[in-house]
Amino acid sequence: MSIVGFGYCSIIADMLVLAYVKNSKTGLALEAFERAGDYGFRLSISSCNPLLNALVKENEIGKVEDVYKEMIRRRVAPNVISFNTVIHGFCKAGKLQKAVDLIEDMRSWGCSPSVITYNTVIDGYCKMGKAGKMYKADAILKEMVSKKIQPNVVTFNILIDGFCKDDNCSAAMRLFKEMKRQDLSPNVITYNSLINGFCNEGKTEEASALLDEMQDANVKPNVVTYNALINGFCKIGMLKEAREFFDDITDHGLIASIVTYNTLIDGYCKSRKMEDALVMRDLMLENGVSSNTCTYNCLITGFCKDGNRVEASKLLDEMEEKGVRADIVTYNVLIGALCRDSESRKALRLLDEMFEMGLKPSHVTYNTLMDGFCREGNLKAASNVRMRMEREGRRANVVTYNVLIKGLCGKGKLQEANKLLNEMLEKGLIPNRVTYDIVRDEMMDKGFIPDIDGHLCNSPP
DNA sequence: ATAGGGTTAG
Repeated sequence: MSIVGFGYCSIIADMLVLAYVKNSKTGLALEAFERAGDYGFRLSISSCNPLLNALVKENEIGKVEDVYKEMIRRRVAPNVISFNTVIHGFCKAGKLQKAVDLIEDMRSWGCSPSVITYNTVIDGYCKMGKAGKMYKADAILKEMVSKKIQPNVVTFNILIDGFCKDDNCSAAMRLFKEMKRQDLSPNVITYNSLINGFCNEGKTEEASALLDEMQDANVKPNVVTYNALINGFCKIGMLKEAREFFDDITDHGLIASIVTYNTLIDGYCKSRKMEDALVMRDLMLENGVSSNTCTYNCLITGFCKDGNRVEASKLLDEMEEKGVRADIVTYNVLIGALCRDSESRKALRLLDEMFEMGLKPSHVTYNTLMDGFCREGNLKAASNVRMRMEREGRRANVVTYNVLIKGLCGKGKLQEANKLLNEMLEKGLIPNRVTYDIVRDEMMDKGFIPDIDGHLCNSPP
């Protein structure tokens, strides 16, 4: 075959990879990418980048790395978009250091990090959810400014959302003012992050004020804006106001989403208004929106809290009938309900069922079970659950220790409880409000002075 | 062809 022939074949291979990506057949696209290499066809960047992007969207970080390495091996030079996409993949997988290292690598390929590169990494830190994450995000921001790359609206949106999720709306508001000072116009995403942040702090007045402000600024609220407000008002028990926002959605020519319905259904469930919750679910079905796992989880939780395990299990059957898969949350709710009814043995069987269903139990699962056994005074079973959790690669977290310490206190084993308290501190786990309450109510009240750092005896930070 | 917002469990 002539060189020209190879050229044509390469173009066709490109088209094939692109076509598969466009039709969401990423597995086939990856196969076409590999085959093209076997035949010696050189794919172009215009098909490799969409493939990388599709793999990132499907959280296939291992395959993203494979494709990236293979591109270099086949001398398909990555460009700034390839790097940004791979960096996004690392961030989504929580591999922040690898993401930062790639920023350095891209320079040796003649690519300069762009505002998108930095925004991606800043967002990665914001979403890591660890203490001091905003400090790291801020460090990247400073680095980008020092490299003469100006933050844009997206940069501010990422940071504002990060601070809001860190329960620091005042820091978010300072950034909001700063972006306006820099003549960057807040958009609907900026307002949505702030409204959601205030709603999660229970500050619905501030959230409503922002809704007014955005309308004055001619930024149109969308369904996400209303969902955040509905959630905020539901959480403080103002169901009537939440329902009014639901009506506003249609009044403004918008369409309520599955999240809108789920949020309101959950609000009714949490306010012990199961009949309203069911009316809302009927309305949702009437409007052509079908229930998903989250809908069922909210309703099942509601019925369980109401002590109505019969209705809860009817819904579980309905899920199976309709082909809506139970997830980790469904199981955790059911396990919690059984444990509350002192049926921890039955709950333990659900743990086995989770593995059969291919679900990986979370910390919540194990902690809930341990709490159930502790409350039944069965510390041996609780400790077995802990061993099983650690065998599955989950390390004890603050809630695990709280549950076990409370269990030991309940049996009057203050000395052993104290040992666990020390163990958690040694492991660098930071006691929370619940830990302090246990120490105060269970240990100090019984005249036991915890043999630990003095700061624990004082009031919580 | 690359970056940002809304719902459920301890």
